[in-house]
Amino acid sequence: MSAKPPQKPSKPFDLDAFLPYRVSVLASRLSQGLAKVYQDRFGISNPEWRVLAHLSGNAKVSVREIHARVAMDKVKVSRAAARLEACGFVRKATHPTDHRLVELQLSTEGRALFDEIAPLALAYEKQALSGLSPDERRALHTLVEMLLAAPT
Amino acid sequence: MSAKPPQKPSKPFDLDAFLPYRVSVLASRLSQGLAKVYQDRFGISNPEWRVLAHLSGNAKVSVREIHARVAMDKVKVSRAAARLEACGFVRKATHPTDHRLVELQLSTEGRALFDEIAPLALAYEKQALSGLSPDERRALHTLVEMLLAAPT
DNA sequence: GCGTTGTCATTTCATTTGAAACGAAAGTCA
DNA sequence: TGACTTTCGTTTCAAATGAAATGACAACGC
Repeated sequence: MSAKPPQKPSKPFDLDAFLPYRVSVLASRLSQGLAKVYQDRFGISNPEWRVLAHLSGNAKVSVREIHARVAMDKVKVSRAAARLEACGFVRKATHPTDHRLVELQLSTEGRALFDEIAPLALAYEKQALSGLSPDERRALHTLVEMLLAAPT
Repeated sequence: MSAKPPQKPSKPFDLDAFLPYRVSVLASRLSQGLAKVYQDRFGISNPEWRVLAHLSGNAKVSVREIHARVAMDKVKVSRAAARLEACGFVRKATHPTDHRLVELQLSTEGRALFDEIAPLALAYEKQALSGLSPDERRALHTLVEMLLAAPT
């Protein structure tokens, strides 16, 4: 009697050891910490920050390109660009030959803004990584790279 | 002549090498991939999934506790719990002595649901990690742990 | 006891989000 | 050329989000 039912005792699920959850929590933390750098001081949101960062290295970029390149919804990019333009940080023009496309470009003020934020952002990253040795940092970089390169 | 201006040439900012961005992209990917497991098939959202996961290991839990424990806004927890209750997956009661508190608990159906989803979630995690060797997985785990343990 | 303060969960409300619809502009094919 | 399909960016609209207000209760001080 009392034969064990065929249920899997299924070792209890540990959310804290679950990769998607862990990475999500870490990402939130980092995003929030980074936001402190640019949100209050410069009135910039996260989507805006990403657009700035991408434009800083690539002039004359279309919304589509940022969308593909920067892992953001194209609506988000469009809105971020609109806000940045309203603030005078970005200039928007129509592509000379293909009139569907938009050419985004940092304005002088936008460049100045970014040059001010970027060192702070890098400092934040450095601080976040301060508990890791150089070897560990390299390892982390490589591992994240591998995960990002994975199929889906 | 042509003395270099004192401007920092400031090596161009590379978003793709920037930790907060990388981790954010990775987190989105993992969350989205995982969502495919429970969203369509079970009609569960991410906040709901997290509440289920936490309840699966801890009976009689308050909203506050989940909020603190699971890195989610307490409003989010409250709403996820409400939905889960409406679906019959969670039972909600008032704490016997402290009437401010809520006691959340998986119903039989909720337990069954979770027991069905959990293996799929773990399989997804396994697949996501399939490109890494056991050593690399351990290293990743440790590194994420260290970053999460960092001050802020 | 009774007023004050603090805590918990929910509700409210303004903002953010993204899927789908849209208009404009190319591209394609006959 | 002229219908068609496709692509790009924006707008629309409904859902998700979270800060602040609310209401219910508990804990403390006196």
